[in-house]
Amino acid sequence: MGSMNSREPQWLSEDEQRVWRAYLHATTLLEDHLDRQLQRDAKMPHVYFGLLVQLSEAPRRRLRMTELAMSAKITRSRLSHAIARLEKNGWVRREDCPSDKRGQFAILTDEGLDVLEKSAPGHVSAVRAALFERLTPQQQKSLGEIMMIVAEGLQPKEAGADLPWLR
Amino acid sequence: MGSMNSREPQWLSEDEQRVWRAYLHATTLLEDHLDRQLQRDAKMPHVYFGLLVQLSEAPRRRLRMTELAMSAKITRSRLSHAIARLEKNGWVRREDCPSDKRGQFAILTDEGLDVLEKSAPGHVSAVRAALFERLTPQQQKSLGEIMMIVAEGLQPKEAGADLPWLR
DNA sequence: CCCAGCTTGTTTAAACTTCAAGAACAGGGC
DNA sequence: GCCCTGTTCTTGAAGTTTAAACAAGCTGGG
Repeated sequence: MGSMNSREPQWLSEDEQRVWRAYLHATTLLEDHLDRQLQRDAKMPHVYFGLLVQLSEAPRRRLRMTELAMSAKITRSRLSHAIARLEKNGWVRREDCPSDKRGQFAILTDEGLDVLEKSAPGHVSAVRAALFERLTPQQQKSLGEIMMIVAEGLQPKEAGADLPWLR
Repeated sequence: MGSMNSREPQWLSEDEQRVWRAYLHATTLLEDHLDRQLQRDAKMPHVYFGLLVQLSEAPRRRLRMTELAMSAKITRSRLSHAIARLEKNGWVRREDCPSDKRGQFAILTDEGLDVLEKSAPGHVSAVRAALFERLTPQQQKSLGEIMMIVAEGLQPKEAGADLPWLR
């Protein structure tokens, strides 16, 4: 697409550039697509939906704020605001942690579970249609491997698991 | 990770689920990582940086607002706000389109090009370190193919190119 | 020509995210 | 106990994004 003119800043190789741009296009288009789909069908952005999913899978449908933030890969601050909003919708409620007075549980309410169950099929269809149905099984496998490698490399350090020199 | 309890909403298969979660984790971690890197080194979010890149590659370092919005995969509204901010920084300026009085060009200024050239190497390194250096050549190729397929499927329809039944 | 309908780009307000700061508690050493 | 440091979570303000509405210019059929 771009002409390789001489004032252009140092950049990736031709091949890498193609891959990188395809990545950027695909990921932004997909994120936007899912955000709109969920905003329309479930009245919340994709990230918020993910929070409800995590909670629905946790024992007793509850998680500590920090746990939830980490598994959703967002900051605690962002989570605080998000839970405040979901609480206002009646889909989540908070409860104090008995063993640590600083702690808070975010708990999925029955209404929240309801919304989740009603919107999940549509969301799953959207994910399938945009992603899985377009890829061969081999490509799906490949994508999984690649994304695990990338995620692992960016993970904020985990309980000394990556400090073998410490043992 | 989650226990497969019966109140769980309809979802993807085990394998698909692993792929999908890896995808979500990797893409959000990478986007956050690059956003922070660029916010620190270039005083702008990743998307804004992408706009400067596009402009730098366009003839005469200028693009019509709509063209730029489309190639960056963002809405015109979002672009208006973004360009307003970049203009305030002195990195972009606007100019009227002579042939269409509604039109506006966004033009990369010398200062903008400067910022771009100064921050590009660091950004490229970050992309390499997080993505390319972790993948085999085969995986890079695979990723490119997959992302092109996904992007194509979500592209807001393009000049009848995908309406073969119309010919 | 004329005007309905489309395109271009902006604007407003509300929603969301980030950043920095801070309140409250926990845990350990003295 | 008492301090020190680190953790947990929230807050407020500033910045960004979205959605809807709008002004203005273009365009083509009648």
